[in-house]
Parts: sequence; structure tokens; C-alpha cells
Amino acid sequence: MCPALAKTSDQEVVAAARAIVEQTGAAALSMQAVAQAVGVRPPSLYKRFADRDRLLDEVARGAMDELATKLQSARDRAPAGAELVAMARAYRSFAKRAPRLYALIFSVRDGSAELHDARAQSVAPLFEVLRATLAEADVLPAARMLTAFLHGFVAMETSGAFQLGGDVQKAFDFSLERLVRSLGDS
Amino acid sequence: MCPALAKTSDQEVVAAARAIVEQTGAAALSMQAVAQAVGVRPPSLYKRFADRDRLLDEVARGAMDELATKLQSARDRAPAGAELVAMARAYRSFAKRAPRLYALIFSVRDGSAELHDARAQSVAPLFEVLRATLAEADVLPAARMLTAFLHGFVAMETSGAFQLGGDVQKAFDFSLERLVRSLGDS
DNA sequence: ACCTGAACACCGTTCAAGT
DNA sequence: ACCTGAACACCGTTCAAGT
Repeated sequence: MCPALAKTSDQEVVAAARAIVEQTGAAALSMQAVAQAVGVRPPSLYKRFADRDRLLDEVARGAMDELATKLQSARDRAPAGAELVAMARAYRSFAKRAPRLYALIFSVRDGSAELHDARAQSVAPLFEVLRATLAEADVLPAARMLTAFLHGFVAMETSGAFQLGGDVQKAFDFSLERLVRSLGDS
Repeated sequence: MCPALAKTSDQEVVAAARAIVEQTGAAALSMQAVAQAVGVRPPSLYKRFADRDRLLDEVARGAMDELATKLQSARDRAPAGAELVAMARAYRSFAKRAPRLYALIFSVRDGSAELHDARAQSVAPLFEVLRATLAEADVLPAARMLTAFLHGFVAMETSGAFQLGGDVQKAFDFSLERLVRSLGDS
């Protein structure tokens, strides 16, 4: 008897892990800290997640889903013809709001094919817009050009790689305008 | 007496650390493994480097210097007018040859201003070419556009983010051609 | 069913002691 | 001067034992 008496839940554990990732980064996430945050001892977490990596996978999956949602809603809100720019801005603002969480999306272990799928899905809204406006053969390279630029820009921005001062927002607008125009001329 | 009798050297330690980073990534580098590789006990390493992070800093600095050299030599070798494309290809080939070492360049701790400088210096050859061909006000945004694309592309490529098959080389050429052309039209 | 203490192997790092 | 063993605090993870 006295059957369950769960002190926490899978979602609560993931939420606590996510909060730690947002504040201190994935490298600094310890099972001890997660356990303490949800009021449990470390061994209990292993009843819910096979190991630390799988728990981080769940946090990453949540971040990917959220990014996909933000991109989709930016697309929905944008005036016709301005979808790409609106989505690019939404992408950057997602990464800037939670840079350490964003970084987790790109530090996924080699193993998990499922998570690689989820990451690809997170930029699906970008693909759809490109598919609607470009020749079939250009869609994949164009998507790679755009996602590479977006990831590179926010990764460099959030890791402090843009050292030389200047207006980073202006550099983003400068780049985005040329990038979108060069796709339009395909 | 019997004064020195050094079993290893700073350079040998850095070289051993670099080999480990290249093979298994910075996260998997332990002081124990480095010590063993150079035939010494872990505590001895602390006579040479303050801690694990500083040792990784030295490895990162070496990688940055090497990247700068590769970019400069690509520039020197390139026919007039094709410098940017040649340097972009050299950048990608550096990252693909040692993806885990490349990743280290962008995982530098917030602390070290000196290393942030070295990272900026590693793409100095790109800056110089842009300065020779663009209006003053466009140099910084253009450099950010180009480095953001390059870093994003190779980071996604080496982390397995380009899931959907297709020809990645073709996507790189596609992007690079449009990117360089869009800078030329400034 | 879920939780826990105790244990194991493994870290980074310090320090007094060796030569 | 450089190296070392021993120690400390901290990990991730396992497991038998509790309710």
C-alpha cells in the first residue's frame, strides 16, 4: 500500500533543469542542483530520466518546440512579403532572451536521431516560406544559407564574439536585407 | 641542488591537451588524461597552468592563430578578386579538419578579454580584404555578415544539423556566391 | 511505485613533503 | 625548481533497503 506519493513530476524536473540551464548554462547543471530544486534526492531523478544527458535532451526538445512556435507566430503576424525578415527577427530575439538555452539546441549529442529531427523541425516555418517563393532546387540551399547566417550571428553575438563595438543591430539589418534580397533574385 | 629535471614542458602539455580536444572534445578533457599523456601526475600541471580553463585557453589560442594563418595564406594564394571566396573555403576546411578544436574557439569563457582579442584577430585577414573593397561604413557590418554565415554554416555542418541530405557543398557554394555578390553591390 | 542512504568510480584542485 | 602522494570537495550513477 501507500502506493505512490510522488514528490515531483517529470515536467517539474524538466522545468527546474531548464531554469538552471537558462541561468548558468548546461555545463553547470548538476543532478544535485536539479534534485534540490524539486525537493528530492539525486537518485530519485534516475527513476524519471535514464541519465543527465537524457534530461538535457528534454530541456532541448522544449526549447526547439518553443522556437518553432515563435517562428510560426512571427510568420502569421507578418505582412505579406515580409515573413522572412519577421521570422529572422523572432529567431534572434528568442536566442537573445535565453542565450544559454539557445546554445543547448546546438550542443545535442551525436546519438539522438530523434532530437536531430526535432531541431530540423524547429526551423520548419522558415522552410515553408522559402518553398512558397523559390524554385524547388533552391529551397534547401537557401534554407541552409539563412539558418547558417541566423545561427552564426546569434551564436557570435551571445558569446561575445562581436568585439569591435559598432551597432550590432545595424549589422543584423544590413545582413538580413542583403540576404533576403539575394534570395529574391534567384 | 639537483635543480630542475623537468619531465615535460608547457608546449608539450598544450600539444597533448590539443590532441585530446581534437579527438574527444573539450568537455571530455581531464587533467588526468593530459598528465598521463605527458608522463606526469595531475598536480604537476598546476605548476604550469593555473587551472583546467587556462590550459584550454592556450589550446584555443593556438587554434585561433592557426586559423588566422590559414586565412592569410588563402588570401595570398588567391587570384585577384577571388580572395573572399578562397578565404571562406579555407575557413570551412579548417573547421572540418578539426571540428572539436574549432568549436573550442567559440566556447571561450566570458572572463578572458585577451582571448576575445585573439579570436577577433583570427579573422583579421577577412577584414582587410573587405576594407580594400567596401565603403568605410560597410566594412564592419559586412564582416559580421560574412563571419556569422561562415561560423553558422560550419557549426551546423559539424554538429550534424544539416539533416535533410542534399549536397552540403552545393549549399555552401550557393550561399557564398550570393553573399559575396550582395556585398559587391553595396 | 517512488524515495533514500550508502557506496563506487571519477573529477579538479590544494598542499605539505620529497629530491 | 619540479614532482608526488594524500587529501578534500564535488560529481554521475547504482543498488539494496525502506514505505
